[in-house]
Amino acid sequence: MSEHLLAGVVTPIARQSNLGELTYARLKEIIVAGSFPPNEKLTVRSVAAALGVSTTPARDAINRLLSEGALVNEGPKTVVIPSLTLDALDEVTATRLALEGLAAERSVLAAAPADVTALELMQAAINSGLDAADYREVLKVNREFHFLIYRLSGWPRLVAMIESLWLRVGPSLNELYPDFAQNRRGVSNHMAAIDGLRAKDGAKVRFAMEQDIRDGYVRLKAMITSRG
Amino acid sequence: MSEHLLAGVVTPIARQSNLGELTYARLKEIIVAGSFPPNEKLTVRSVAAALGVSTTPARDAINRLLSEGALVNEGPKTVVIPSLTLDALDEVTATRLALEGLAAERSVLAAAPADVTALELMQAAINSGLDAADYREVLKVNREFHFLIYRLSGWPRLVAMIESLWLRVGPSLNELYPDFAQNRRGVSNHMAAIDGLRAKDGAKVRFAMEQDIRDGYVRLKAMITSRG
DNA sequence: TCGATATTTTTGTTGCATCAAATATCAATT
DNA sequence: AATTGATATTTGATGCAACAAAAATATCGA
Repeated sequence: MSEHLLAGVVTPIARQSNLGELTYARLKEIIVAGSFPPNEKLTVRSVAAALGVSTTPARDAINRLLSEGALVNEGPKTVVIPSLTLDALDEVTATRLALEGLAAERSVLAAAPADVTALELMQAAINSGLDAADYREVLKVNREFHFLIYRLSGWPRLVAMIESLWLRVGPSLNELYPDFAQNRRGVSNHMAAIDGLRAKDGAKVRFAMEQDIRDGYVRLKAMITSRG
Repeated sequence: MSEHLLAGVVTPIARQSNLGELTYARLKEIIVAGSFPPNEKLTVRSVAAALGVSTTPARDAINRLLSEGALVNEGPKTVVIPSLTLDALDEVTATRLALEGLAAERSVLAAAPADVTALELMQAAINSGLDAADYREVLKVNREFHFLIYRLSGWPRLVAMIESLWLRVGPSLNELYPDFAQNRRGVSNHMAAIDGLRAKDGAKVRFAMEQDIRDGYVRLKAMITSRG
């Protein structure tokens, strides 16, 4: 029977094509890319018009982002991208340390040589991006680097939770990056993570990723403090 | 002005009056209470009919639970309450240890004597419930006990994430409880947490809550393994 | 010019009809 | 009896209109 032939060969289901989901993904992209003026008001109808869908999927997407904390209600009918306060940064950072540390530590259990190679390629792309001062690209590949490691944990819900945390710092990270690029602290953290992964040393990977988070924290904190 | 008198006394906004939110809350209750036959199929229209609302709020509620992982898509048009697999239990437990440990440790920063008193009252209620074999009540107060501590962290998004984790173990915890009640291991963990909170010893509170989670894990694992 | 009030516009929510797709049902054939 | 295939039913997604509430704007009085 064909089931036997196909078993383990074909990907299981991978069904996920509804407009609400798509709208959510696009909005998410826009938010993490910092393409939205901070404190700009979002309305169901404006999102619907901008993305060419009706109000229903737009409302779905906004509500979902709202429930994740990536958007907040400022008034009863006013949703905005929240500006990161110092307290919110502290909360997100502590949570990130806990969850990303956990995922990083576990990543060595499933890490294959191909994963290490992929990470090395990504790091090369990050270095090129830094040389070319292409922050957009650096930010994008940096994100891929982190999440490749986190996905190795094999725990998809954990990864989803981490994603929702990145959604909260994403806009601010973007503001920060021209400065961040000056100083290449992140590079050594990433190299340490790769080393740890190659040696299947979970504690080392965890520490490297935690250090990366802490370095980012210091910069974000300085930015928030300075802008008052 | 009355604002000054009320500042810090009254809950901040408490704006939460839309049918979708309400439907979400009710469904959530039903799920954690284990009142739903496991693997029962949920449909938008059946939820709408059961709760006396139209399809829109019902769909909102189901989608939100879906995005939190409290419900899962089994087929393209089939959502069910997921039965906890061993791997899912491992994931939720590791995440709970990380997040609830964090919240517990931080709880001492804001803990007031009144909070300690409230926890002692709750523990008394738990003991009575155990004596009376009123598992429903024990489960409810146990939940309140944990979340009173977690809310003391002062980090609402962290608490929200923890809530979504409880939503995933809730149904199984319910199945478990008659057995759990035999053995009162949980009581000593709670007492240790109260002691730690009184002494403002964050590490002690963290350890006590972690131990409580681990004790529950052992029981849940045994149940899952036995039912195969 | 400024502040309060009235008016207009915009907004989220809700319910519902429609449609394509998925599921369930059942008969027919092997 | 089991499996296939056709048919009927159920389902989620989507768009849209109506409504009440909120926000924006205009108006007016001092």
